[in-house]
Formats: sequence, structure tokens, C-alpha cells
Amino acid sequence: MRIGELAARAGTTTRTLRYYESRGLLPARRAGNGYRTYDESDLRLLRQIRTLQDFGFDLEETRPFVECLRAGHPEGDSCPASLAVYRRKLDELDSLIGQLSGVRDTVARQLARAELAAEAEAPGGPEPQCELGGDW
Amino acid sequence: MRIGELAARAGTTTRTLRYYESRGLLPARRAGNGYRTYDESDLRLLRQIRTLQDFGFDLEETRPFVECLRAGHPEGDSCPASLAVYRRKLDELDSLIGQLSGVRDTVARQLARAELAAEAEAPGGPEPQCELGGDW
DNA sequence: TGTTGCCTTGACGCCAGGGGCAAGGATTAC
DNA sequence: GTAATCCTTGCCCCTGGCGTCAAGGCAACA
Repeated sequence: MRIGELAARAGTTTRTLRYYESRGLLPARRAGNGYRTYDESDLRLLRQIRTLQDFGFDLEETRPFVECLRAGHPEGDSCPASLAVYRRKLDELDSLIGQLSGVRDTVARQLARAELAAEAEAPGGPEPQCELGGDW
Repeated sequence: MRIGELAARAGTTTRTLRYYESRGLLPARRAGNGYRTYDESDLRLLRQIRTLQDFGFDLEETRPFVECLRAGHPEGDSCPASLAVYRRKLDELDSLIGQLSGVRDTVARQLARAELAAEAEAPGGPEPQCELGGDW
């Protein structure tokens, strides 16, 4: 199959496939006319890449999975290098989520404080909000 | 005060201050010789920007806070536009944290599954890990 | 008078992951 | 025959927030 068909079947673009090839991630055979040629196994590699990318893995992090599949393993994560990437990613995610949660709480506190200050500055203002019900 | 001093006092660089100016975020007066001139209130604006940047706000999101201070309000978040940014950021953070948590759990499951498969494939292998204790 | 040291503008680089276009060759359909 | 698709390579563009020169001007101190 040629590049357009592979791209269509994987739900991506030819530009992306050429980019992966330029990174050495998904090299293609060439037909006599210079056209890139792919087979079903390439589709499998490509799907592995896209799945991990959807998880937020960057391209380099998908490399061990791709090489694992190319080496004949049944799954991209059947190799130690892939497991190492999983573990590192898990740590990264935990750290990032922790950080973001901290920021989230800080922002929430700032918001609450600023809202209180605004309400104090505009007493009996335009937003009584929830007291004693509205007109419904 | 000139640009180098302001940068030093805010813990940032002159390049950064010129960049902010190019974005219209922190314009400077000019001395007769063309040098940028700042005062204490600029330092305050700059600190507001840096604080929000540290929270992961991008530059444009800091603009309402800066304008609020410049308008004479005691705090950068004393204005409705700033509160709106807080709320939007809070939503973004919640959404992002939720997404990342989902990915985290997926990766964790994949890792556990792949580790089990690897162990099944190498029975009595090199990592008995926690059963019946080691040599200690 | 030189030599630092700060200042000015302008311009390119960088990171990822491609988008988009140009100029041309190959193939296929009618 | 020729028009419509496909394919090729190569090149510049984009985002954010600056870093890093480069070439030159201004100020202060010895």
C-alpha cells in the first residue's frame, strides 16, 4: 500500500508519515518509481504510535514500543524498554497531576478571596445569588 | 530605575522585560538617552505577571490582572475580568487534571498487564520480588 | 583616553509536530 | 491524448516564551 492509503487507514496524514520517517521511526520500502510502500505490519506500528501519542507520549517515547513490535514481539509493551517508558511516564504523570492540583487549589483560594473582597466592596450589590430563593 | 535593575529585582531577565513590552504588557517610559525607565509600580505589575506565570497562566491571561493594577485597584484580581480568568483557569485545570488522571490510570493498567505478561513469559525468572523474602 | 558595563534594536534559534505550498514525475481513468 | 489524482523532495510557517548573538550608543571611572 502507498502512503496515502496508509495515512487514510490510520486516520492521519501523509505529511505526518513523512515526518515519522524523517525521525527514523517508520521507514518505508520504496517501489521502483520511488513511491513509499507499506504493508499491514506498518499499519500496526503506526497504530501503536498514534495510540501512545494520544496518551501524550512524545514521539521519542514511542520508539521502544515500535522497535519491540518490529522485533517480532506480540505487543509493543512486551519489552523491558517499553515498560521503563511506562514507569517513567507514570511518575511524570503523578508529579504533574500533583503540581496541577496544587495550583488548582491555590487558584481556587485566590478566587474565593477575591470574590469575597469584591462583595464586601459592593455591599447589597447585584448578586445576592442564593439567599431566600428567587422568583422560581 | 533601568531595565537591568528591574529585571534583577524581579528575578528575571532584560530579554523577558523587552518581550513583555513588545507584547504591550509592560510598556516603559524612556529617558532622554533612549533608555527604558521604570518605577516601583512597574515592579509591582511585573511581580503580578511572574506570579501568574508561575501558576501556568500564559501571558495573555495575565493582562487583565496587570490592567486592573494599572487602573489603581489594590490587587490585580480586584476586577471582574481577572475573576473571569480565574474561573476559566479553574475549569481548565479541572478538565486537564481529569484527563491526565484518566491517562494515568490507563497507563497504570497497561503497565500492570504488561508486567504480568512478561512474568508469565519468563517463569521463575530474575525477579521474584516479594515472595517469601530474599536473603536479608 | 581607554576600558568596562550597561543600554539600544534587530534577527535568528529552539522545542514538537506537523501544515501548506511549489515544482515536477507517475499512474490511472475516460 | 489529456485531465485528474496520486506521489516525490524541499522549503518556509506556526505556537510560547524567551535565549543568544551582533553591531553599535551612552555613561562612569581610572
